[in-house]
Amino acid sequence: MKYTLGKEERLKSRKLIEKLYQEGNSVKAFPLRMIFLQTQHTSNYPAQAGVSVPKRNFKLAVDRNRIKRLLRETYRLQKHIVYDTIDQPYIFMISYIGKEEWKYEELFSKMEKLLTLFVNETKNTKDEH
RNA sequence: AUAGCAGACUUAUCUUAUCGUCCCAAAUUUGUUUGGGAAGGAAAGUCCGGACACCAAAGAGUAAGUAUAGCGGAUAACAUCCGUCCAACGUAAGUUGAGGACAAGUGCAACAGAAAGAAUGUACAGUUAGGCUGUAGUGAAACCAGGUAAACUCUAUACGGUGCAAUGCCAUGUAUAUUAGAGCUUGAGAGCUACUCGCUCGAUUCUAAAGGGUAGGCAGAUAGAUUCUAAGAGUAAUUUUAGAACUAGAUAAAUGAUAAGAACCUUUUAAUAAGGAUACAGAAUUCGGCUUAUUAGUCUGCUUUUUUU
Repeated sequence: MKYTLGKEERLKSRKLIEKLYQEGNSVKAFPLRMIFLQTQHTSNYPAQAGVSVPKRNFKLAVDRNRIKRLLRETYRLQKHIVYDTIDQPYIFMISYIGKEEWKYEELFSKMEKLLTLFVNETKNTKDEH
């Protein structure tokens, strides 16, 4: 497994994002929230992911960029948690719902928790079927 | 030395290692590999002025509206910049200035005063039918060419509108709003503020063709009123010539993360050790300005006061 995060693995389609917000489910691990949806997307990777930071909580573009970069970095290093378990294509959007910037180490562990939560969630739904 | 004024510039922490992002080029076994490049002085506010694009050939005139306002110059253009005169402030270096017109009209004006303009008082004097004239008194100003235009207004000059989500092409492709041709109608009306002119389209029918919306992709879109150096012109803004350089192009939006070390400041010491600070802030078609935010520091010119020669 390579720790890369190229264009193909990022969620870029406007239509997919709209669909995600309308139909997706979510899991939370403060200060992070992940919305996910099992659907066909535009690449061959198991999943496409995007990050978002609301303008309401961070007024300056510099702060928003900084947090988005941290989120991308933590996702990049731990995406194997998800890739190893899912067998259907998924799309996610990871939102930052905190109001202050957290440190990298803390975000790293929170991201791990979030992705684990997601994996458990998908397992449960599969069992129900 | 002290206090101060003006201007210019530098850094916007750096290096290495590991893991990553975007663009370009080359190679390629199409998996990738190698090399090169990757935020700012304000990228910001979107406040002015352009380039460029479309809107009817974006054409003419008038009105309205907006902006500017000593004089001269620079510029693609400007509300910017330079020079200079005047006024105010400052001991000075300098700073600031919405600095055209109140002899067209209208409005406004504290206190004092009878009255600040549809007023004519009081006292005295002159002359008298009423009344008129002069002087005194208030005030900056009393019928007059007073003041005021960051008051209306007038004068001069400039300005059509909308903005790259412009606009063009490709792909996908459903209602008939589209286009072309022909006929009918000779004109309701429409065409990016109002009116006039000019121009174009134009109700409904038939035939043929292709397609709106939808940001899905490509172009627009990164080499330009560009940057640097030298010489010349000019008090200067600026400009001419020659040489050299290529300097981000993302689009749910790249330029990052971690670790170690160096550098900066403070304290301490024989080496050193400990602690601290690291601002404002992130390109989005593009250029010239303005305004606002802000860290550390360097340099140049000048002024005042004091001391010494």
